[in-house]
Amino acid sequence: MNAAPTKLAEANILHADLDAFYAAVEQRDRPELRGRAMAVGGGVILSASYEARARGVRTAMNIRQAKQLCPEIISVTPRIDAYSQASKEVFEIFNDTTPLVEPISIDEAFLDVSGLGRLVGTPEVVATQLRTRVAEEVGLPISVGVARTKFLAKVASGVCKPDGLLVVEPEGELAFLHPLPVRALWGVGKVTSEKLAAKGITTVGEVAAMGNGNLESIVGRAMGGQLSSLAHNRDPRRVVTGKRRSSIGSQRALGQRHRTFDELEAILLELVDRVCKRLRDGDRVGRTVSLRFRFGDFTRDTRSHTLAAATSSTATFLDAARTLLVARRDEIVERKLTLLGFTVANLSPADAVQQALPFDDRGSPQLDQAVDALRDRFGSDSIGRATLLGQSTGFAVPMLPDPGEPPR
DNA sequence: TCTGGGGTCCTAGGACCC
DNA sequence: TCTGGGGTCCTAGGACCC
Repeated sequence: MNAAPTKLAEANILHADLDAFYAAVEQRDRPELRGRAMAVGGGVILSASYEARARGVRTAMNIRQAKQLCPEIISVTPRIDAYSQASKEVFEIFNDTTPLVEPISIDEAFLDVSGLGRLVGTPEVVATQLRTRVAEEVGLPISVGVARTKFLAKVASGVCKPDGLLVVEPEGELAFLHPLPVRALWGVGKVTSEKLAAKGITTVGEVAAMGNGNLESIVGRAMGGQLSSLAHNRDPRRVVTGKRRSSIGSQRALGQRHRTFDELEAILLELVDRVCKRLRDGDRVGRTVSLRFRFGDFTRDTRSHTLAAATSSTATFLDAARTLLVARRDEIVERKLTLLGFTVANLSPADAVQQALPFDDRGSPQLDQAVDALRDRFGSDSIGRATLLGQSTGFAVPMLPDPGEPPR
């Protein structure tokens, strides 16, 4: 232990992040894929093994492109259930390590391990044990960054990937942070990094050296304040448990072929149905519906509407969503819609709004239950279900395209 | 690089209220 | 009649993250 002039708090926030998660699950379950360049995804790559990444293959890349870079690449169909199960097992280990776990996504979380010192050991020891357990009990590689702040812990896990562990000691924080490219800062993507580059700013250290006024004039007030704080490693956010999603949505890429408006309505119905089922399964209700559009020229657009009160009724949401869709009918046909998304936001727990509502919720809980039961029994997509729903709402449902057809 | 699907947060203007 | 300042909600859109 060094006798530092000022004793800094210990680095005790962990950022744990599974490596190439979907691809790693496949390599675990199919030994013939180990050590090979492989990727998970149908038309587009969701996750690529490190062997494939070494050849330049990236997430969101088209499979054809990937094959040009790496002709021997093996692509496998996603098995979302297997990934959910693996995630559950990993989070059980997280929760077993400390009660202070903040999930970020299916494959990463923050853990606050302060106070475990006497019981288990230093954060480094805790992190090492965590990595060993995930490897032995779930069979997956995981990288862990350890630091005093969330931001730095996350940067650290990114730097030590794959299958690494990196502790950023309090004394070495700025020396670690300042040489990194601005993209390392949370909230800096393509647009912001280009704006900064235009002013000659490319590293975190250069951001830290800038005056606040100057920074804000480039990236805006809120972003400026945030970037300045992060660049000086000021990040007071604590690890928070029990957070809930604030919106639930579903979307569908439509491909290049022409879609009739009837087809779009049918797809919208499926999206609404899927989202509402998830809403009800989570015992939640929502008030704001929005539709997301993407057109042939890749411009995007949204339209939203807020109901007088929250609901989880498929028919009510379908009504609102259809109204938004119909309002843009001509434009949608003309500009060639390539993606349709439906999201419900403004969520609250279902039991918070059981009073009689002074608005016309024309949904039927009985119907919703019946439809959910069918779905649980027969799987996620069925024409019969859609037809049933259509009849009950008086909304004529055209024949749906075969949902089982794999994307080409 | 010719493009998936799930999300979060921020901004700005308008409506409305006090 | 003209007018200030502050707050909240809603909508649309942009950027970003995994």
